Amino acid sequence: MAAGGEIRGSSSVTALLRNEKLPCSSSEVLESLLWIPKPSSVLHLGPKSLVNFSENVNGGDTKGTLFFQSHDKEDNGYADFDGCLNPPGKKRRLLASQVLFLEKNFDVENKLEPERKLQLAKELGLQPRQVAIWFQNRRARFKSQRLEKEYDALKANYDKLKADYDNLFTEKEALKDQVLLLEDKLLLKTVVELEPQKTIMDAETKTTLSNLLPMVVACCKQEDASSAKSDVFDYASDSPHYYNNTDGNHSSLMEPADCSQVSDFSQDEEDNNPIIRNLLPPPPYFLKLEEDCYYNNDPPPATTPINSCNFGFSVEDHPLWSWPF
DNA sequence: AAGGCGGGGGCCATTACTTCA
DNA sequence: CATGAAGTAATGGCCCCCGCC
Repeated sequence: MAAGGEIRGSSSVTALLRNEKLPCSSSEVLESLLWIPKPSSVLHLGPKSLVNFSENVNGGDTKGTLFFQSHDKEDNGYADFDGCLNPPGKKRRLLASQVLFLEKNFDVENKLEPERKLQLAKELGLQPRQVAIWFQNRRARFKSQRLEKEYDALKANYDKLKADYDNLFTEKEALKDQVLLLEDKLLLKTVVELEPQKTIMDAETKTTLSNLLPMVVACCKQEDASSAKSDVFDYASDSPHYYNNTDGNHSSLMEPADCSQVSDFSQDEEDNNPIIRNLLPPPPYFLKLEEDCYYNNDPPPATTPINSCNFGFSVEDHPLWSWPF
């Protein structure tokens, strides 16, 4: 058999096992490939090797191996068996049947004891050195395949964890948006509650107060967060529009005072809904706001009405806050 | 008993060769 | 027909173990 008649080793075995078309049409090789080792042939068949090649390949023919019967004639292992092999010194590929036999032995035990190596070499008509090299290379391939499988498993695990993280992150962002929306609604309700306590509030005063309210709520929230340290309000630090001063200190106007009727949420709602409960600022701040508004120690400017409540901020500083009613 | 030495085997990186598209 | 890629047999170096002296 010419060199071109040989088929590739392990890849051919893989193709055989997958019932793929083999890259060789040599009748001799195909004949050898027709041999399918019986499961019972594995183990305990040969005196030394774990899988008996002669019995499997030649149906128990004791004359020797199918391809290397004349091996004894030339101990270099590269004898010209009816022209099937390459000349000595040239690297040649193992036949598919030999590779199959070696694979079966490798599946049983991937290490090669000296006696087993000699037995395999004898049955396959190969040099013991060739059998050892084949096992060594096969172990290397096995290791690389194992590493590849482990890498795939780790990557799949990583991808799953990353997907979970992304989902959680998206959910967190959605909850943040929901909290912001609820807070805006709360601001509106708070302002509604404030108005009946004013005796007189002209349009300018309303505008000024509305501009200040975000800062007031933010300060209340900060006060609350400093005591509760709740992660729910982490977004406050990310929402600079709620703060007028950049150093995070809330206004000195924020002093506790009595304001038990700020919210129009029922007490049950506040108690049962953690979001609402956390969103609601401590009640005292708003009345104190009123007090500071109307009883400021500093005399009001001449241009400022005695009942105004601009807190020293100009209207232009808060142009984006719209009075809700 | 301790140490040097040589042989054998495994692992690893690399080379050389073959086969195929 | 030439060529590059892929697969694999084979080589060489290094290390470890073991038996012998």
